[in-house]
Amino acid sequence: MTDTLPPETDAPENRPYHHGDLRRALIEAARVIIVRDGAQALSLRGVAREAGVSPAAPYHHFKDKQELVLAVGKLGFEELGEAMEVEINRIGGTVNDRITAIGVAYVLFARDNPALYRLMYDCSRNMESLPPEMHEKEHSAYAIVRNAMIEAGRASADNDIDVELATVAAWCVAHGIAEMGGFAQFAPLKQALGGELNFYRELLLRSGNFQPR
Amino acid sequence: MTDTLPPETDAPENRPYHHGDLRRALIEAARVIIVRDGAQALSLRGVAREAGVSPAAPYHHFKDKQELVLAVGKLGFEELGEAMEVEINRIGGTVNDRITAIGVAYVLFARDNPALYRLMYDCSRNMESLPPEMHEKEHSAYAIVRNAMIEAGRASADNDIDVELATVAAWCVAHGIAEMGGFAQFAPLKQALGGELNFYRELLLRSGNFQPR
DNA sequence: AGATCATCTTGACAGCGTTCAGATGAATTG
DNA sequence: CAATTCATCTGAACGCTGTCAAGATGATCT
Repeated sequence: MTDTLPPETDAPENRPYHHGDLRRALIEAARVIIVRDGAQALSLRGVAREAGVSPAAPYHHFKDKQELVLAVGKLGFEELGEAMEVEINRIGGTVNDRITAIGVAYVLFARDNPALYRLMYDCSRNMESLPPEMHEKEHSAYAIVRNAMIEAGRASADNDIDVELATVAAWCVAHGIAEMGGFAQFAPLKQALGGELNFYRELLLRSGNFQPR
Repeated sequence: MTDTLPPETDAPENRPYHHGDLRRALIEAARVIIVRDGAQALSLRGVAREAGVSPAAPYHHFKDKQELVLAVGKLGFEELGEAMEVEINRIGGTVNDRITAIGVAYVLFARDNPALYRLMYDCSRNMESLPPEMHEKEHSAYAIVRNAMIEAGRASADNDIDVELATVAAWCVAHGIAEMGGFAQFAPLKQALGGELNFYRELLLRSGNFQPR
């Protein structure tokens, strides 16, 4: 034995440090497990296994399982924001078109990453207040919706309360559709409307059901 | 030892049978634990402990922990339907008033039983199709919303697709508000709107944000 | 070179879901 | 009434989990 190699793992990058950038590796491993096996199958030991380290290793980077999960959720929110911005740029069109596109992008993100989306929501709820950057960052998911609401005249930019209310209302609708839109019982309805996308669009557009007219 | 009593438990009712109506007792115990300690603290062993039986006893009434949780969720849906009906009868008024009242009752139920509501949603999602009775029962939560949509002319009773779409859209909005309305970050907004109830009402009424006008 | 200090491992603990062999005792049968 | 049946409940065990304390490792700093 001329060399004491670190145990062989399938990490593509070289390990410049003790083990390498384990913190990032753990977050990534957790994300893989969640997407592949569901959130219920996410165990700290499993994540450590996937990353090729001992069960106690994560405790040098996260004080808790919860803290690792939180990091994954934060990553998810960044990805969500990116997905929404991509869709905005792809669509162009009128403001209303873009608002609908944002909503659809939101719902599709949840459809494509159901367990991750679920986890993201749990993160939001478990924090007494969301991390400040989520609201402040220029390109955060929240800022995107907020700006769209102002741009579309759903709220006047002067009235902070009005703006936030419009944003929250839109967000709640999207959240509801994101979580319930995937229910198997809605399959016939999707078919009757000519496909999933139309179903989501229709729900977004019709979500004024509680509004007297 | 003249008598081999069953181990002393604090169950108020007499035990006509071997242990008594354990199935119901387990569901009730689980509900208590969820409401008291949160869903994450719900363990099958804990439920058995609370009911005063051995850890293996539940397996004679539920094949799984999941199956017990499902029973609790079903109970929750029944309670939700009752809460909505109570509110409908209390309000009277115009159809629009009643629709709003249904939405508010829905959201308040979730606010008062957050962990239970969360569990109920998980149950809905984990079943490939909801138990038939949830849709069919005359006084189910679903039927209440559905009937309100027809009565309010949000959908013509002849058009099944339209009716279901209206119902689902309303439900999605209520679900979104129910889950996100409790976030601590909205506290200032609630205050600015003169209280929680107005906040929920405003969200319900404004949830047509994606609708072009 | 030697010391420092973050990083990682080993081993342990209690608690979890679940299973299985056996005890208990109410209901049914002869 | 006595014997049997059968659902119900217990006790002990399995492998898994999150978490912690003590020790090994090795990169970095003086």
